[in-house]
Amino acid sequence: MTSTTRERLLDTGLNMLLQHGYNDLGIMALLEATQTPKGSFYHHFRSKEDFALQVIDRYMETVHRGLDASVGDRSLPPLDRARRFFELSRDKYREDGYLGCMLGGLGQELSGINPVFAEKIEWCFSVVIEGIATCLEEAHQQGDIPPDSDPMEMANLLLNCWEGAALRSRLKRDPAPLDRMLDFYFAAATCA
Amino acid sequence: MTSTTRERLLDTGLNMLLQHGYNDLGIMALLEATQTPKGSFYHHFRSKEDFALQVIDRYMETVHRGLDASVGDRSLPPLDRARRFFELSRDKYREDGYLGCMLGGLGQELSGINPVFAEKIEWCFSVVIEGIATCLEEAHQQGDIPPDSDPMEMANLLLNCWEGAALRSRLKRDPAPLDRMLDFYFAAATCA
DNA sequence: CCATTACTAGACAAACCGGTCTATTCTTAA
DNA sequence: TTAAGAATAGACCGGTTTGTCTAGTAATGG
Repeated sequence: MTSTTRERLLDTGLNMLLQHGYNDLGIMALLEATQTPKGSFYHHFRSKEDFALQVIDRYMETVHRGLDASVGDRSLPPLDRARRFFELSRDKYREDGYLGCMLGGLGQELSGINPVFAEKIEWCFSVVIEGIATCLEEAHQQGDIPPDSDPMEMANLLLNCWEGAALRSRLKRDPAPLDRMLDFYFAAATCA
Repeated sequence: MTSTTRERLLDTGLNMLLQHGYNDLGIMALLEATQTPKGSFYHHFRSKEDFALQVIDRYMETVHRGLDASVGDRSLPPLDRARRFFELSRDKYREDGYLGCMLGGLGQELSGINPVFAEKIEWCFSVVIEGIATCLEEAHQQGDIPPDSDPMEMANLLLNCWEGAALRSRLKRDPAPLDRMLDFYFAAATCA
């Protein structure tokens, strides 16, 4: 293993970033939490921004695993695959104590001031949306959702509403908003 | 006028807080932007936190004005009143360049670390939700929405999804997510 | 065995942070 | 006119921030 220190920083950094956000995360606090000297940090990362961007990459690895286990599961009906992804996400949130979605958190905090993060996070969202859209496309062809609905738009909508539910879940430290949102969306998407 | 300076600080502070968030907003930057000496700031406000909390109060004044002009408009059908509130919010967002909702922004940034803000913002949300719920209640009685739906839960859902749409709107600087969300919700709420 | 690179270690620096302090000016009412 | 309080003005403070620098250690490949 070329770089256990790097892994440890990214892991702990992910949790701290989820709780504190970007601006309230101090490098020193991270170093103390991981018992890492400053020299090591700046050996592995160019800057705090570079570090956070790599934490996002790490976060996206788990997102991709979630996508593989849901939208990639051909044994499920297409709509179930889409829903499964968010249920897996919800289970992840629980492990963190319902601190919401890191992409939503950093997006909200930084998109007003830092275009690098804004574009990166928008790109991460688009990855998820395309995965969901693929399911909805298939559901569309099978007639599970109304013929006049646009799968890509429906996928965008689903993710956006999910992020809102995740924010509220973070505020209340409660998963209820997440489940309510999924129930509503999938009832509406099939019926309407 | 007892306190033009105070007003100016709150006004500019609201805009800066909307763009920068809390942690990235420097007192000095605010003072330079408003040409205010530091002594004045700490004469009018106990601390940065106190200031931000008062900015939220100011933000809520416009929210209340929006509620009065929408859910308070008895000439509109109840569902239209609810929708109107969010359309007015969207129009406000446009004036700011689609930087989203300040409550959502500060809630996302601070709820992980500062319970004072978390509770305050959750309370602000509940104010809006109750206004919306009142409309939905009336719509419920009139049979505009399905009898098995719970107006309070539907109001929560609506606000949560709206906040998600606002976040995405902020990321893209684009109102489309807001309108898409409203179209979907009100189509689903009436039909389903 | 040596040399080169990767990594660790933490003192140090410069800038910046929120907040305090004292002094001064402006406003207002007696 | 004068006394009192409100507001302005900015120097100053201690602490914290990200990031740099030099030195030393561990690992690696010839």
